[in-house]
Amino acid sequence: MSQIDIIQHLRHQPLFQRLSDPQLAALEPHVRPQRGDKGQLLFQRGDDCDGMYVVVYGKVKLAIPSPQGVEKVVEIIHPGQSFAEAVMFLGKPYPVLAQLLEDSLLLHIGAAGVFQALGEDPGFARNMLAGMSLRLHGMVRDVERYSVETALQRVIGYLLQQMDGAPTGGKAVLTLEANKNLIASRLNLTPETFSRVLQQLSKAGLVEVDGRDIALLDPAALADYGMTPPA
Amino acid sequence: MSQIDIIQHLRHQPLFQRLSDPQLAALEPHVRPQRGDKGQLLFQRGDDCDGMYVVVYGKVKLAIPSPQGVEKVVEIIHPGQSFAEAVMFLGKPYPVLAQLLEDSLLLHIGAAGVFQALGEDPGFARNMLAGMSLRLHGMVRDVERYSVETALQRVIGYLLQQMDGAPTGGKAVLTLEANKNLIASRLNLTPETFSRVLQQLSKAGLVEVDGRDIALLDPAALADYGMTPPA
DNA sequence: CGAACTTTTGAGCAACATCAAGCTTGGTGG
DNA sequence: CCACCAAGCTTGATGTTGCTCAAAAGTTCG
Repeated sequence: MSQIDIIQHLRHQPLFQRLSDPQLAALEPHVRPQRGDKGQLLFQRGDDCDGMYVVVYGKVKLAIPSPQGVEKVVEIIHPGQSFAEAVMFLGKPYPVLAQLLEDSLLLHIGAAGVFQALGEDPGFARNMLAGMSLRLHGMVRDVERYSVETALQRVIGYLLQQMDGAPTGGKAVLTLEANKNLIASRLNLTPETFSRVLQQLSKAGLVEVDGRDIALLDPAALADYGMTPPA
Repeated sequence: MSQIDIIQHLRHQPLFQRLSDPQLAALEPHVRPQRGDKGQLLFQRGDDCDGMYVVVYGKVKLAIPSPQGVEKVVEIIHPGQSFAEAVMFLGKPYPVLAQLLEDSLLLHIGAAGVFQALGEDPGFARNMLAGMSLRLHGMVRDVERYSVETALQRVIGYLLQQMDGAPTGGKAVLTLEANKNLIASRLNLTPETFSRVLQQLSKAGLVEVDGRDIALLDPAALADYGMTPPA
């Protein structure tokens, strides 16, 4: 793995796009590529943290281990996204665990490198702030979901959200980003409840479920459903 | 309200402490002081956003209005803290509403001013990143609370957290930052449940409740309690 | 083909919410 | 100084959502 590779990868990450060539070169010594297989634990809750990660390819799960062994999925990180920035800034131990959902390639960027880049390029700071803002908003929505929405509403909200980006006028098809157990956890549901809700939507003629593929037959009606107690 | 006042206030906010005098002067035209009375709505969910706020004195509640009129308190902002930075960065409408819990003085900083300061001072960027990191961590903990902890554990966790900063070896006394209805909402509980849990802790001899003042008689034992189903 | 995992289905239950009164508390005015 | 009112808080009785436990039916993959 030569230096060229790292810089090439960095250049293609949204976070680093605006850095100049010299700035990238200066960052490079702080970057460590890290390949891993599906299932590998990147870090545990409580581990110390000395940098942040960017996903080049693959998927990473961030989750909170619960005392009873069951864990709660907080977020699923996709390629181009980063994580652990906040922990790095605070110098606290990780509040979550990170595990690879697929064989993946990550870049680990040491804290020193990040601070250096921040000092050199205001655009980088803005990118990081934008990224954290996005994540913060996601968390606010999660909190909202968990606290004011019912199971039915959470599932509907998730489906509609996943559909975004494919504005097929009438119907839309999507594929779950992970297995149903994980999605259920993400929505703070048991797999049993998730299954039942999907079936309910299916019987109502709003969706068609085929394994991980889900067709939303009428997004508008779907959005309504669940808002109105049977009336 | 003269220019001097604004700059003096800014200088005392953690977020702006590191800005130089000329930088503060440059920021000043983008800053608008805003005084308001208890109960005043600063903005509603869905309003457009063109800057961030800093609390000089008073308290602000951020909450999600629920369809049925009940609202869910997301956060309570204290003096020295800021809010709406993330929304400003994303240029989205507010996902929450903001209401003054007391007569307050706020500073509203226009987006242009913030971006300017970011470009001029890396320290400012770092301060903002640190602030957002902190908020993000708070949200992660909230998500954790709502999803894996029981009502009892949430209350205990809240009490212990509020106690931080007063490391009185054995016991500690704290005053709730708002009325019990608000705290209950913050913990995603009904006021009834909150009341019952406090009473349970009281009967167990772990706390003493006197209106908004709560004495933690044995923080260590309190932390244990609720971890272990009666056994 | 069989082992391991994932998903579905069913029955019972627990935690917490809801609904409905009482009971304090604090501020206001007679 | 006390009566009064409204808001905040507590208490009890009842209800419902989604979880737990158990097991069967699909899937995946070597």
